[in-house]
Amino acid sequence: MLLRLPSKHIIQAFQRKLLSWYFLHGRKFPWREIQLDPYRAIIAEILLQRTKAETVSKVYLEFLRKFPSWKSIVDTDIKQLESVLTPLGLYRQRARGLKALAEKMIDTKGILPQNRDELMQLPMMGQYLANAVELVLWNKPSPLLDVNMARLLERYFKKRKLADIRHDPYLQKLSSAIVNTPNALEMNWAVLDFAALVCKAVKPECEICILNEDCKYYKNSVKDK
DNA sequence: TTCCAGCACT
DNA sequence: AGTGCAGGAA
Repeated sequence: MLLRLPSKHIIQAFQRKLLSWYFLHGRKFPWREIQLDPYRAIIAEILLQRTKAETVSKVYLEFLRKFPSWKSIVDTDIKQLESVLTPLGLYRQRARGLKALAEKMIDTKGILPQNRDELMQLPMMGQYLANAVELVLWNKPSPLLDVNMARLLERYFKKRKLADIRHDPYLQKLSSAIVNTPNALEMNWAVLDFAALVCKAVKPECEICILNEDCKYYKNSVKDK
């Protein structure tokens, strides 16, 4: 399978523009303020699944106040867990999953498996969350490859072949190349924020977009007029 | 009505 | 590969 990535020059220009945008317009969230411990980092990512970051920011600190540790989740009634999660949606699945994950974590005395394959055996631990653990806790340049990052990359470069982001080798490779920088954490946040605020799913702000002159999606939209 | 820092189950 | 989950905002 031939997978040709964009040239180093193209990727560097893309990274530079996004980072300079990020330092002016990037979003601030509680889970970005400090170096998080594994518990807080994983909780943040689970709350963020299929949920707008702005919505999560209203609940995140309250969740940590009520459930400050894996143990507190094991000890609580699932209904208590659900009631905190209700404003976010997906609350039954998340409550059940968090319970299962917390029980595993207590089994291992709070120690995460140190390799990716074992990590992904944990409840709720899919490809996205495993990447987040690598990025945030293990300092690896892994991509937070979600619908936002996928949308931006697909518009700017080219569309994926497979329906599922997680199984598309092109998006995997491309996103890894994009965030493979000394400051992978900020590079990831830059992509996510830019995709959420400018390269939006509905009504993208192409006219003010700093990437538009090289963007395949924008060029096509102009051509269509 | 669509969309959102996905995952588990079929 | 397809689908359910789910409340809230645009």
